[in-house]
Amino acid sequence: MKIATFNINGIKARAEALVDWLREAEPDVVCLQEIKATDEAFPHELFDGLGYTIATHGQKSFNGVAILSRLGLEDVTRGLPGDEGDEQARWIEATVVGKRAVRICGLYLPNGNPAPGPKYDYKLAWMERMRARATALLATEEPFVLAGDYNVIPQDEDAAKPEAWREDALALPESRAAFRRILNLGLTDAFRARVRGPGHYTFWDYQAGAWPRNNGIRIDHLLLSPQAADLLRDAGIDKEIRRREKPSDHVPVWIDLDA
DNA sequence: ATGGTTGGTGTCCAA
Repeated sequence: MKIATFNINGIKARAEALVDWLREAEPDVVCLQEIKATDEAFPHELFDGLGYTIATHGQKSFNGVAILSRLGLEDVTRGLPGDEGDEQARWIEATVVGKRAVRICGLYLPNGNPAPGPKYDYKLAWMERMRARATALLATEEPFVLAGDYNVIPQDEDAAKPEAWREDALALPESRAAFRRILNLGLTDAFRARVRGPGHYTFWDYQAGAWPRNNGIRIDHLLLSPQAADLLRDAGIDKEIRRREKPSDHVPVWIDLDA
């Protein structure tokens, strides 16, 4: 089962590029972030004939997540538990059944800038709610995947210029500690289980020639439950699509599970 | 320190 995460930065602006990538990469499951569209505005018709079932949790203008699956979607739920007043569309779950059933959680973790401030407080509180949800899922002892844009640079080796991110919400010690608290529940960073060392990025800013300078950061992650980690066969980053016309500022990250 | 770019349905905000 090939599972990918891709911050698409606007589904309406990127639908054609997404279809091209789906045809090439042939993922079974894709978690999308920043669709920047309501459920009604998602261009389902552009994906007809590709064989994907689509579940969205959209919002006008900002945020918005979706899951695409060519193995079907069961028990879809929307929203991260823990704050009934939270209006931001950043979390969606579904179960996908291949050889095994895998619970897929697609997430768009808050950016948190500027820090300190209310946006940073929201980010840290959201991460604590995510930790609680992961804890509940671990109790099921079933395979699950937390896939998305985490807006966290886990370590200095995950940035081309770590010093440029010192004061940024993506790399502040509290952000890294909150990420580690989730990881330390017993989850596995799938990419890091397969590839070690610096120089592996998933995001390059549109500004200041970040892409031609390879000034990137690794902020899109797939965390695996112990039962999912046992099934991990491979992981990778589809870096090359960043050089295409009108790309997203993120690229897809994928895993292959024996499931 | 600053500036640079993109998408949305915007006369600026979020990233």
